[in-house]
Amino acid sequence: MFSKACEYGIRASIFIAERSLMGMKVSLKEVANAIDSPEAYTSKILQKLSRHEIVSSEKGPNGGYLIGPQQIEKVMLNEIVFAIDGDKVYQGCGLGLPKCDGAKPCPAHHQFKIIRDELKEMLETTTIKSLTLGLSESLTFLKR
Amino acid sequence: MFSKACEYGIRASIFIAERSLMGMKVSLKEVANAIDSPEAYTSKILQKLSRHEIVSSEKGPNGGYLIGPQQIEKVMLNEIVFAIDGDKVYQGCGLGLPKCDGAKPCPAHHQFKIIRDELKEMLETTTIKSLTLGLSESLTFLKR
DNA sequence: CTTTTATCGGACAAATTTGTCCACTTTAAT
DNA sequence: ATTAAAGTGGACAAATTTGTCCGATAAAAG
Repeated sequence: MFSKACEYGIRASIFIAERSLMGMKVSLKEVANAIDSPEAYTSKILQKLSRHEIVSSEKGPNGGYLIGPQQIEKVMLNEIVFAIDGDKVYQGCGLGLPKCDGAKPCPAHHQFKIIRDELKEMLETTTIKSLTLGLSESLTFLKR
Repeated sequence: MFSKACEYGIRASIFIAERSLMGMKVSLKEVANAIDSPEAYTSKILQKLSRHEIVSSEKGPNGGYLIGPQQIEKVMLNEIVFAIDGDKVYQGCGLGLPKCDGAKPCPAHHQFKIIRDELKEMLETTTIKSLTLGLSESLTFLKR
């Protein structure tokens, strides 16, 4: 569904969000360990999220990543997906046609549109913050 | 959503099905041209579909690909997806965890499950044959 | 039975994605 | 000021996916 980079990005964001809600910053190492991802690769992904102003980063000793109080209320899943995978999730044709829309659809356009619209709706209405709730109660997990 | 190979596979199957309904066989070249895909790569994909008995192939002069009369009524989208991409579409975790289920879910498990279940339902109930209808009426297209 | 036309399948090549390494910059603490 | 601890970013490497080539195989037609 998403690229691996995007999956890491979402997991990382959820972890950072959870800690940020507790008033904590987290280091790259902590993130990579928490979500079980390669450290250097995760670094690249966090840089992207940082440039898109989804997470904030601080250099130097006691530096690390965080999501600010205003941001944490606003950041939706779709922003992370867009920052890393771009808009292909939304506009891409289910059968891979370079262009495909209601005016000149692929044979499965209608069927896929229903699914895609729901995916879009879900990504646009799900906050990162909401996904941290189960985490802190140990009802959900970021690695396994 | 699917691999490119899988997209080619679905497009090819729909094209072959349409022609088969008209009592025709089609050559590799015709398939590749109809769905605008690389010929040799398409060949690999058709071989997979052939081994999975989704399409039939005939060698020699006047050979080509077809979907038999019984098969054409039965073949569902999900069989093609499974033949090429395996079951990762169904069982894969939305956040990329190696394992993720109701007992130990990722933070977005519930949200993704809804989408995934619908995708699964759609793939399992959509016949290739049904997708050829719009094609023959030029309401839908396999390349663009 | 030979030739021609088609798919089959293995080896190879290119492109993309994923992952690693390391020198650089920033910043806090001493 | 110096040092140490962090993220930054560019170059490189590995793995996977996508795509190509070509000889082998099968079958129909002359």
